[in-house]
Amino acid sequence: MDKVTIKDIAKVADVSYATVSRALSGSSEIGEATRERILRICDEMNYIPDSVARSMVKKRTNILGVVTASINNPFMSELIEAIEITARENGYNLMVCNSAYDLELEKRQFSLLLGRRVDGIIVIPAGKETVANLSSYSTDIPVVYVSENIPDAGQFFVAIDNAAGAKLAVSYLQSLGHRKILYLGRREGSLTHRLRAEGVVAACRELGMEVVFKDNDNDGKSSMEAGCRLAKEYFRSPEGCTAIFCATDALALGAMQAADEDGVRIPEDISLMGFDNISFTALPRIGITTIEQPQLEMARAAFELITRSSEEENRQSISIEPRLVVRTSCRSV
Amino acid sequence: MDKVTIKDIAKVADVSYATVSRALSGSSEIGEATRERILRICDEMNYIPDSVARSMVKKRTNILGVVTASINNPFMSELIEAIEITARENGYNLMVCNSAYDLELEKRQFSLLLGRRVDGIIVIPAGKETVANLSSYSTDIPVVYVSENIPDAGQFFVAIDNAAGAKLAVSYLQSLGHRKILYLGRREGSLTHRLRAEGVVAACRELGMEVVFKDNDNDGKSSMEAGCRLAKEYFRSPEGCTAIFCATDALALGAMQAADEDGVRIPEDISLMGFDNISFTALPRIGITTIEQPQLEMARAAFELITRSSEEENRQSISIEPRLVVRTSCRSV
DNA sequence: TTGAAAGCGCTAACAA
DNA sequence: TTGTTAGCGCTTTCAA
Repeated sequence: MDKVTIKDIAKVADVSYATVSRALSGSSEIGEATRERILRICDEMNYIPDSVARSMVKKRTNILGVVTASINNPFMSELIEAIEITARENGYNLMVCNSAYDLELEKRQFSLLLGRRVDGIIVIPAGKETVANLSSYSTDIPVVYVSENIPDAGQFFVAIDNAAGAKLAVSYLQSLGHRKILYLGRREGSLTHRLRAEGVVAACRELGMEVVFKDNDNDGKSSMEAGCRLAKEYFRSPEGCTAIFCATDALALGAMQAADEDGVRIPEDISLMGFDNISFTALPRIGITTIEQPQLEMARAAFELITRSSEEENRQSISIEPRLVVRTSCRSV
Repeated sequence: MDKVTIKDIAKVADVSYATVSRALSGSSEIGEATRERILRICDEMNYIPDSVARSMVKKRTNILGVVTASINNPFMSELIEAIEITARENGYNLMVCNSAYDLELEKRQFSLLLGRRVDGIIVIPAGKETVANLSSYSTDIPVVYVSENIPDAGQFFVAIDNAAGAKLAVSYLQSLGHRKILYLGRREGSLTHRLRAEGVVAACRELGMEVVFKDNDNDGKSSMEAGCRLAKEYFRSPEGCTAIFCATDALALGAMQAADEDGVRIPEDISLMGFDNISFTALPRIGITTIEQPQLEMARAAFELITRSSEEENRQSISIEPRLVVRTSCRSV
């Protein structure tokens, strides 16, 4: 039993196969009676149009490619889910490729997507070289970079306003009476992190607060392990901070572990804040106050950028407003 | 500047475009010299073969469809990542569709993938009606159901041996000296859950242990909220159990929250186990001992089933062995 | 070893 | 309103 095609339908309906195509595409150039008859026959014969063939002639696939540094990372999987929702609402499917934080693999995946003739590619970057790497491919397929390691210019990107997020956090701590805070996990490697750190410095200056730094020299990622190590280092020679603001939630989770192991109570002895609002932070026993990156908004912005890209001559970016999520890891002093 | 096609290459190389195709496909029916020359030209002209056109004639897309109940759910996102890895290793890309636990949407997504002419579909079911719903589509595309709500027969599926997992947990608790345990969250709705519950009953009988049940009548999901509610009900009228074994990690997380709120200490007052080994359970302050479903193994099994499906006449299933993951939520009594 | 040509299933002019 | 036909970019016979 072979797949039923448009020609089989045409034969049964006794029309040309162009007419079947018209019935299916909702064209107006067709009689109401024939349309209904054809549609009924399609239904009876379980006909499902071949999107490969359709893509071939229409030169669009209605597929969006996603190259992500991880599928499993909670922040990213939430973002991917948001992208899938947005794509689906607009008649697109998602082809999801994992770069596993590997720049070479990222290039391969990107190139593969190009060959698939996807209508656009959303990249959640594997590293700070990502943009340079991928923008060297000459292609007319629109590309947008989301969330991290954002380039200076020349490409589409969407990210939250990291400086504003930092300020949100610092202001909140200030309102709680904190005057001296530790900013944990500053890292030079990524622009995102630099913007956050700069935001902290600016906000502290503006609000008359003191900030001390515990940098993450490790060029690895902002992992829980790094957070734990850094926090322990601080606990060993504390400088009187009443709150720790971590560059990411993963670091905050690690700092929380360090505190537990070193007998430092949160929030009684020290307040703790993260950044990202990954789902982990909402768990019982964790309850970390943090700055949310609204993934659905980011997904919509990325989609807009991709589908409207032809309209805009000059490449541009979209900045998303972060949001404070208060839980139980901070107290007033 | 238009996309460069096989014809452009042919023109430059001054050969027929069939020859270019042969050079690219690694055919043996071509001179070594011409092949190298053509490949070099392809490289110079940044030629990327059009997989849509290729799929059109080869009648395979090298795309695997995934219909999942959630992208964001930690267990599923880990499973999807594992599927992506397996697929990539074998030259496939993934088209990921979210059913959002919605059976109607699940059907639509499935049908869409059929139209996309994917080479196989992996379904992480949205509910117990999933298999009945989807197997009504007549198609020659192989389908495999993974992980939950498994049918009785007639379809490919891969799942862990839930009864064995239950036994693993019960034996572990027994070895710790527990003699009476609470099984929290039994649910009639899903076969997976029924198998787990039956496994618990069998293991307890075998090991001479007593088990009391706290069922999840709620036909909703095995959520943290349900776990919290159920555990609180139990705490209100305890029956002397020294350990709680939850049907899923999500329930266990909820039970942990309930314990915290009711002043019940874990593991001092009562031991706690989960099932699934979602990443949450490994977090500091959580540390729930649980039964792991090895996602990579499951992904490989699903892939095998799909790609070998033509070889096997009779549909079959693969059962994966679960594994005990010991953390800090249980103590010996 | 290479070229010519048919055709994959569909859409979109152009004709009728 | 409907039919005819020319492709879309590629692979794969069949000839040369």
